[in-house]
Formats: sequence, structure tokens, C-alpha cells
Amino acid sequence: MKSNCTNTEWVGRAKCSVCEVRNFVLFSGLTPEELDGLLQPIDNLYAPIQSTLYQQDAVATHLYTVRSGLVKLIVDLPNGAHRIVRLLRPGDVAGIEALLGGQYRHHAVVLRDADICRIPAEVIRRLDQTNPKVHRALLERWQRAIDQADNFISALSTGSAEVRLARLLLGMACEQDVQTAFLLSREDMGALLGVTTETASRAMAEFKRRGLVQEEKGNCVACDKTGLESIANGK
Amino acid sequence: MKSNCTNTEWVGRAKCSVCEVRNFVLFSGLTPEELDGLLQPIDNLYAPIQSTLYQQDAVATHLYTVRSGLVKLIVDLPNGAHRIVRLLRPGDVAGIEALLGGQYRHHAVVLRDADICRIPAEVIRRLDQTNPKVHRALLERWQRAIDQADNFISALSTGSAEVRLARLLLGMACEQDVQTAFLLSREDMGALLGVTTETASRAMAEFKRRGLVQEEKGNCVACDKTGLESIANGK
DNA sequence: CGTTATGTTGACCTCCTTCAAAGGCTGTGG
DNA sequence: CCACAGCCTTTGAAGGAGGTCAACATAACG
Repeated sequence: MKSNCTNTEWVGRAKCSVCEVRNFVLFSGLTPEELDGLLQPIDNLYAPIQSTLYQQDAVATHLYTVRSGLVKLIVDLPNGAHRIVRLLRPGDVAGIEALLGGQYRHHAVVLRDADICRIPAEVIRRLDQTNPKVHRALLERWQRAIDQADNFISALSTGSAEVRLARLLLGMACEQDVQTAFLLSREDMGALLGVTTETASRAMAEFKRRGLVQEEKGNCVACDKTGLESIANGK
Repeated sequence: MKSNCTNTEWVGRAKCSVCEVRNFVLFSGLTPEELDGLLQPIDNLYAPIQSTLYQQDAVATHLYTVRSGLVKLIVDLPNGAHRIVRLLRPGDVAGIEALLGGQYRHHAVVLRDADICRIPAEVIRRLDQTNPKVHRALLERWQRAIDQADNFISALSTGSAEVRLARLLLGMACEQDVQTAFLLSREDMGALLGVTTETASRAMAEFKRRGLVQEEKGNCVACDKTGLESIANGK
């Protein structure tokens, strides 16, 4: 059986103490000595686009922290289709269910080349019990997962296709006030919003016509935030 | 300002040691002495239908464990509408976000007369650090919330109205093989499935005509599980 | 330069929403 | 005990939004 992490390049043992996203990752509260004391390896992986971190229903053994890039969580539907239920950005954790044992709930697939830390669940379990900061960080990740799931229900699965797309674009724009790098295929947008690829394409085309978004080569778009917001909030 | 828990009858300090759902509740791992040692009160509330446990955006101070009955979590949408994002049954926890401080993410409204334990977040926080069993139970509740949210996205927000309704009915039927007590209004079904009340009504009427469900007085229905499953899975 | 994946657009039809009206159930007051 | 009001449900009709199928354009890639 192949590794869960297909097409993934192993970079080496993670140097958590010099991790540039220390504020995000789970181990920001540990000293270098504590990190060295871990018996099991924390691997730093370079996960290229399209690679799979883990498969739905596989035994959940590791957690994956996203240090850069973008990861989607997918669930298979009974009729053969599938639905994206979450997008993970830097600072998010994939496969948190590994903490409880059992199986992974989703497929985790890389949407944008990602820098990933793969951590054995046992490591987190132990730290969770001994280090309050890790414990707290864990609870926050868990809550964030719930918040994101709720947002998928209320914002991305409710209302017309254009309303949902506007909310998605605004959600992806995040910190930057106007510009945003947005590189999802129309198919992914559809799976994200619960509509077909064609409908996603039509909605995007309509937004472009209205000047709400501009699509550069390389898949970047610039957004008219206020315009999109009026659509997102609109009846 | 009124209490969060409108129209709620206070029963008294919870007797967790004789709680009939000990296997479910968070404190099943505690001894009576440990329970008595809690400084802050755990109240046992009888929450009648339509009562509100807490409001979205209110400061989150308590967790609510559902011992019996049914509770819905609602989020308001920008256009004035609202969407149900979760159903809580006995053993589930509402307002788990109180552990992290901040605000409640939803409105929690009682759908079926409920027996509720209201627990100060501080109590759980302390037990979480000192009692491994409580800690474990907490993680499981958190994971269950995520699983339920994911199910809302993939099962109840994807596909045609009839497909969604079939999945909802099957989900409500839970353990019983054929029979199930199901007392949601058409309006709630619509808010649950992301469709209008009329569409929910039409789909239910159609199911009744086909003999898939039977609605008795008192709002009970009996389901033809295999028939519903073929709809739920069907393309 | 062909091949393949991905995006776009059109035509048609189904499903859902919207608006409206009517029926049924419940509780209240006369 | 009945009448009525109010709420929920059901059903109809019309219009719109999205799905489906197909053709075509465009870009990516060997």
C-alpha cells in the first residue's frame, strides 16, 4: 500500500523552533528542549498541488498543520459526486480527528502548493496533557474548524449561486482590502458552493462583466469589495 | 436585562451522580465527592419548547448539555432570513464555544421540551485540566459537533429537496429500525434543508403519497427506510 | 502541432421560489 | 358547546434560477 501522502516531497524533520508561522502552529508554546524531547518524528512535507494528505475512512494517525498553501477537505457523496466542506489556510489543521482515533472524515487534497507539518497523533495527545499552551491551541483549532463548517452551511450553502459566490470571494479576499489571489478552478468553486461547474462559471463571468472581479493570467482576481458585499448581503 | 434562558423553569442544583444519562454527560467520570467540590452551580433546567438557551453574539458564559428533548442552533443571515445549522439531541452539548470565551455563535432554541444542564464554562475549564476523563469527553463532544456540521453540509445542503429530506428523515430515525418520532414544523425542515417552507411541505406530501412516511396525529411518522435510502443515495 | 483539460456559452427543461388562496387544527371567549 | 381567530399546512399557478447536455473556445502540455 502506498503512503497516504502521494506525490509528496519529504523535506526533513521539522525545525519547529524556527518555524516562520510560530504564532499559528500548535507548538508555539514549546521550548526547543521540549521539542527535541519528542520521541516521534514531526515531518516537514512539501505537498504539491493535487497531492492527497490522507483519504476518507483511512485510519487517522497523523495531524497535518498547514504552514503555507491551501488544502481542501472533501467528502464523497453516495451518488458518486463529492462536496468540498472546508478550505484550510496557513495556521489551520487537517485531520484533527486523529486525536480521537478512528478514521479520517474527509479526503485532504492540496489546492495550492503547501508546506505541511505531519505530526503523529500520539505526540499531540501527550503534549495536550502536559502543556497547557498546546492544549489551549488545540481547543482553538477545534473551534475554528467548527466556525468554518458553520460558515460553509450558512454562507456558502444558502441563497442563490451569485450570493454564495460573492460570499466565497469575500471570504477568500480576507485581509487584503481589495486585491486577492484566488486560484480555484470552476469545478472546485462548484463543489464548494453546492452548484454545478457551469453555474459557477456563469456566475463568475457575470461578475466579470459587471466589473466586480477581474481575472488576470495566473488566476488572480481583483475584487470590488463593496459591490460584492451588497450582493452577499442582498436578498 | 432578562435572563438568557427565557421561559425556563429552574429545577434545582443538578444531581449529576444520579443523572440518568450518565453515559452521555460530561461528568460521567467524576465521583460524587468531586462533584460536590465544584464551587460554581450546575443548574438543571426544564426548557420548554420555543424557549431560548442563549442568543447569538451574547457573551458565552455557560455550556448546556442536553439530557432530553431537542435543540436547534440557528444563525441569522444578512438578508434577515436564518438557517438551522445543527440539531442537538440527548448527550450533545450546546454553547461549547464558551470554553474559549468570546460570544455564542448561534441562537439555541428548544424544539422539543428539554431537560438541560447549565454549566459555567469555568467549571468545565477547570475539570478539563484536572480530570482526563472529562477532557476526553470534551474532545469527543467537539468532534461530534464537527461531524454534525459536516453532515449538514454534505447531506442536508447538497442535492435536490427530496434527496435532502430523505436524508434528514433517515438521520432522525436513528436507532429505531422503522418507527421514529419526528416533530419538526415544515418551516424548521425548510430552514434545516436550505429550502422554502412550501418546498418542504410539498416534498413531505409527496413522500406520504408514495407511502414512504406516515404522519400520525401528535406529529409522529413511520418510515419506509429502504425506500428513503434509495432516494437519499439516488442519482 | 495535435491532444487534453478547462472554461465559456447556448438551448432546453426541471426544480424551486414566489405569491396567493384555501383547508385544517387549536385555543379562546362568548 | 359553538364560533371565530390565528397559525400551520397544503395546493395551485407563474416565473425564475439552476441543472443538463452539447458545442465551442481557450489554455496547457507533451
